[in-house]
Amino acid sequence: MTVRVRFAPSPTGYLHIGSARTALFNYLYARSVGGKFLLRIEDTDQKRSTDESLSSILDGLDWLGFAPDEEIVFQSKNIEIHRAAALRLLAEGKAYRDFTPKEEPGDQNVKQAIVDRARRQGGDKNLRDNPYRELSTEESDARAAAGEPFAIRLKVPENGQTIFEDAVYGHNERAYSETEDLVLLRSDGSPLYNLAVVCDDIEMGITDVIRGQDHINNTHKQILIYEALGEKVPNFAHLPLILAPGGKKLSKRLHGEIVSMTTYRDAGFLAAAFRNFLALLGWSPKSEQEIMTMDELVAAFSLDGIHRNPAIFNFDANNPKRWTDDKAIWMNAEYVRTMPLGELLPHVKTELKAAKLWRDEYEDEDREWYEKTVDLIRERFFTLRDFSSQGRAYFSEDYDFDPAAVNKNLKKFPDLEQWLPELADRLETLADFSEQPIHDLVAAMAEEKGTKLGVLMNGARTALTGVAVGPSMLAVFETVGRERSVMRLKSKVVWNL
RNA sequence: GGCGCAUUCGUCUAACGGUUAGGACGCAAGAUUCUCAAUCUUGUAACACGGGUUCGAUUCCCGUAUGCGCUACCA
Repeated sequence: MTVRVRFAPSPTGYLHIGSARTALFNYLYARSVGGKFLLRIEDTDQKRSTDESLSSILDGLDWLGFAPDEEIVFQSKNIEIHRAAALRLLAEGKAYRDFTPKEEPGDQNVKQAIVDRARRQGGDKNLRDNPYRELSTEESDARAAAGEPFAIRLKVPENGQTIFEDAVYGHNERAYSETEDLVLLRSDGSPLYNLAVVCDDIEMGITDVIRGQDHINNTHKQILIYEALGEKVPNFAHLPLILAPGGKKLSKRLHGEIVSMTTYRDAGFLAAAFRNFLALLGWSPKSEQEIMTMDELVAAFSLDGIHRNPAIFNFDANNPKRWTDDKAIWMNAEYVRTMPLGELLPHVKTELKAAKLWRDEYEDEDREWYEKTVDLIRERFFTLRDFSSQGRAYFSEDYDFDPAAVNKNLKKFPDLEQWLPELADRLETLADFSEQPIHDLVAAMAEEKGTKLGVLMNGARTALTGVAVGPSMLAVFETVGRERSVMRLKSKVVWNL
């Protein structure tokens, strides 16, 4: 039987980093066993679901490159199927009508109220003590016919246990007595999550459910529904959670945009790099290779390489240099610097276009220069953003000067205000404007002025590129070109800042 | 409160009874005399604790501690 997995986000927020990893693992698993990767949008919570969130999630998945193999399923379209399933279980006596009036939510935080109630009840609560559980069919039908509102609950058997073998967490079993008679259908007739998931997974022919560890509890409930429905239970694999530094839960409220996938796209990350980073969070290929292409990830992927303990997504909100996980930043830099130039170019083009630095000549008569330049400057870059910020001076006359660089390389040597224009004059008449002759010329001038080569080189660096770091200055001169180099060395702008 | 899960360098992780406990990120030092957040080299740092089992435990068992998850007519 072909493996069919699904990623099932609910459109109530952006694509969370943990969800992205769940999608990745589902995708890798499907690819590694020749199965299908499907996408289902769990949009049954009409109050919280938004189109904005849906498109944000779709954008994120698209960016990461996880295209579903079949059409997207919207859970809200299957409500009639869910309802029919609940009614069928009711007719078969596997579920019952609960006429208990719906409890109105208090002003307290819902989550807190649930915990408090659970604490009060302790472990003594008998989950089968619902007065309507054993109501006769006649009376139940009569009250329903009279218009009395009711929810439909699953009639969980008194004795027995739900058992499943989790591909990650291993053997799992739970006595029925630990599971409540869960509500399948609300009193307004709408289905609840667990029912909807089971029905949809059956409908979609899902063979393997790979999802967050926070669903282990639901798995027991869902198995009960599968069994009541007389359907085959799929395989399960639960994934450890991704936590914030300090072991706390990673949340939007506490950690903001750092948990959103779009943040990384917008910060100039390469999807391939981020995917690679995500794959290593909670999973190990058991080899020492860390930089892996999608094909390599697929080839190495297996469910038993996944851990049971949560991974911490490390970052320091107070340190701009470490705004997100160090390793993610490093990995992105690694990709920017070492991936085949041909694969990087389209991304650089997008970046330059967004910064209004793109010129069509870069793909035409200036193509050679452009590719050489990108290849030269990417050596020290971390993200695609760097091409339009640190690398701006290569593509435009309108670039900024980093104050620290100006102080360190220019203001500290006031003589440079005269020397740099003089250097420009000499460069203007240099017969062969290439690395060796330029080096000889600058070295001779340094000697003549009684200064170090570095003073002239780094002064020129900041005048030409606005920053203090970059490739070898000889390469920079060549790349920026004689005309622009001369102009920038003569410019007084930087001295008047 | 109950049920469940986890615990190897600061972080991501390797190890499936016998290793100087390995790798990566970070950090530190040195090198590179035109810079550096690049590159190269070196270094730094971990088996939560207490009992067992065993000739021998990071590895198996039990307990403690800590952390996390779940606990809804949310998804």
